[in-house]
Amino acid sequence: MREENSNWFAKWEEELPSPEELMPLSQTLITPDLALAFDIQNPNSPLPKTHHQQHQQTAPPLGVHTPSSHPNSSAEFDSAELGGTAGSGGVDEPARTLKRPRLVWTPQLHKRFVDAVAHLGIKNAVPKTIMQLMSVDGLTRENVASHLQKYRLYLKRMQGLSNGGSGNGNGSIPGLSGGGMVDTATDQLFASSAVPPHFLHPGRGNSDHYMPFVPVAAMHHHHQMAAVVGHPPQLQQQYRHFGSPPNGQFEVPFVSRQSHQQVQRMGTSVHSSSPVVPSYVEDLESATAANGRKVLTLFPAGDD
DNA sequence: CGAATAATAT
DNA sequence: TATATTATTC
Repeated sequence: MREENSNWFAKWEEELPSPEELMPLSQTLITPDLALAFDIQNPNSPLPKTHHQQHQQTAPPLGVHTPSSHPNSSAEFDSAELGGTAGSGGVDEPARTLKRPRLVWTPQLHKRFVDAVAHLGIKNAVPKTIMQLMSVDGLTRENVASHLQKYRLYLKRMQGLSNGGSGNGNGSIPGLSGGGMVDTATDQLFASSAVPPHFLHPGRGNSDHYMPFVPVAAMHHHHQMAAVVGHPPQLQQQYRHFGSPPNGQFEVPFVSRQSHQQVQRMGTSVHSSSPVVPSYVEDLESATAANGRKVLTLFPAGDD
């Protein structure tokens, strides 16, 4: 549970140093090359143009622990960079058998997700489209599909709750509740981002064309966000704050690479409303309903 | 694509 | 241990 408690968010916000508050979106990034490497079966040196990556040693077959979701610690630099020779013999095992680490859905990432869904509309909000719209590097359709499933469940629950309300909403969900969990655990992520009202009543005379998005194609700065993973086959960490390098050896795994995402045809002739947009601006970070304390910078007027 | 189930992380 | 979150499978 990366949710620790119900105050994870509060802590998170408090922990957020000044600089961090300004870059909520470009905080987690993964090396796309690696992601690509996973898919392709060429563990040798599939990286044609190796970026100045940090020390990336062969990833261990397993044993990858949690990334570093320590909302408490200020500087949690996982020094455990898995020693090259990890004490044991097996040093560099082929990239095969390696799996992508679990994706971490940060509030920002989720916000983007919600925005994308809202933008497309519930009807057209399918994993593929959402993924393409998000333009998040490293994000796969499966990732979105999985999250979408949970998100839909969340919406459904909310619907049922505000609806008749008689009885209970969790009791009808098998395998989900699993015990005592009403709204103080699973919905934390979802709670961080407001859900468009339209989502709750799809069977209404509402058109799905709500767009909180800001397709500023003219924007000169566009930060690309990448999916954050725990420990990639090679090496990757989620550095949240980088204020004081332990040894001046800190490297922000930023990936400003836009990647060449090609648009694929949708299997079904969906609609022709949104011709698709290449990328969007930073997500509009807003205050949290629970806290509602600070309205982060919507637009980094500054620039990159 | 969508839901169920498995695996995994905390 | 139980619970939560994500991945994988059907």
